[in-house]
Amino acid sequence: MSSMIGPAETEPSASARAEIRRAQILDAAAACFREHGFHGASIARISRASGMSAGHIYHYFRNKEEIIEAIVEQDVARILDVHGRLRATTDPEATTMVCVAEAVRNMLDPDMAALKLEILAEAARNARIAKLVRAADQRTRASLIETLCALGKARSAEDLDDCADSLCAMFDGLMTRGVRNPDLDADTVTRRYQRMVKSLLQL
Amino acid sequence: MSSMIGPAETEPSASARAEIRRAQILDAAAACFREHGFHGASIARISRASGMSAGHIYHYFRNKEEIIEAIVEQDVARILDVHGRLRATTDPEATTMVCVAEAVRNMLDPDMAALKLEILAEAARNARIAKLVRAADQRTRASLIETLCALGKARSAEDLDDCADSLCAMFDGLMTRGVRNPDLDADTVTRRYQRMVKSLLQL
DNA sequence: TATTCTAGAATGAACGTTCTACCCGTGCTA
DNA sequence: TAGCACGGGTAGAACGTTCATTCTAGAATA
Repeated sequence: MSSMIGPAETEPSASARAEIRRAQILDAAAACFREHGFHGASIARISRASGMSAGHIYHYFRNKEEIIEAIVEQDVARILDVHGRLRATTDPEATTMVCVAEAVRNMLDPDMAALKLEILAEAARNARIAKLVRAADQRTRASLIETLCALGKARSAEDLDDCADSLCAMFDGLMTRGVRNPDLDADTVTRRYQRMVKSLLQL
Repeated sequence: MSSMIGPAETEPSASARAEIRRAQILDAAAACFREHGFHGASIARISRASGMSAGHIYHYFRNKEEIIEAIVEQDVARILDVHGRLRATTDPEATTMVCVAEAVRNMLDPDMAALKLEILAEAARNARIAKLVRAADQRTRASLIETLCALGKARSAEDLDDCADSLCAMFDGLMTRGVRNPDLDADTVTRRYQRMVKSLLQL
């Protein structure tokens, strides 16, 4: 990775510095996107929120679109990480129930929902974002099916497809339900989803 | 309603004219919103698409936000209309299956999905839009539960809630699945959803 | 001293909105 | 019936603001 010859301290600190700056921008940008949407969030606003000048942001990102892509990528990475942890368990049923509860909480979180919906809406009209989202879906879906195989009883490929699609739809749908009805009781929903997942997985 | 005294011909034609103009703007705006999002669609673009001047749009809508609200309202009215038709059937099972097929096709339509996602994303950050969306959800959900009562076997209120929420989530989730995976086969999905709805309704 | 980091002004385009003026059908006046 | 004043529908220029992006130059660091 490191292409420069140099003292063991300066180079990493310099790149670490850059990494921190980048993260600063992405955090601020995510907050602005949540609040105003991709197009409503101006570079000026992001610069104010990140505590650096507008011009400086262009040292780390070529343009606004690149910031959007980085935010989407971040979100994708987070999902894949959760799937990885789920697959590494030794107690399938218990871990699954914990994961379901966590996922429900996540999907009902207004901030999370706002950002995810913004990403999906952008994907529906921006080919570059759509490509990222679709690549992510393929990976998460493959990972989910693998997880289903590991956790549940043996079943046909078609059955697994059904199961995976149903799960995906139910959790994505939960996100929109949270927006449509903020009075939804998280505990009731969690129990309902745990019941449903148990039945789908034949646990 | 009509406060003016006048020949029976001039007044209605004037208001009809205005209605046509309004519809022209709303159609153009919906297309622009789909393509560019609420904030990406400028008044200039909407005026070009609707074939009238930018300034003239302000004779029919106070500002851009009011256009957005009208579009949301239109979409809401369309949903309530579908529900109404479903409730008026005399052959529950057959009509339900037809409606499911239609709903699946609708949710997988990229244009429809783009607009609905845009609305949901805006609702997640704009209190006025959220209010419209939530009022619509309450009405559609009440109508859905009433429909479930009419169609299926007798069941508890809690059970009906579960059922309605599951249905809503599955169909909203289908919309996002269409965005995430455009290769989804509509017929396979339709069959899966018909199976699922049958089982949920205990038909 | 040389290089990298950083702020902030500058740029030109695009934004939402308002303003001005014209067109044209209608009804009043003579 | 001829001429005229009126008013709504309409286009387009104009306004001030904000946008994304680039440029310039100073500050910090090595």
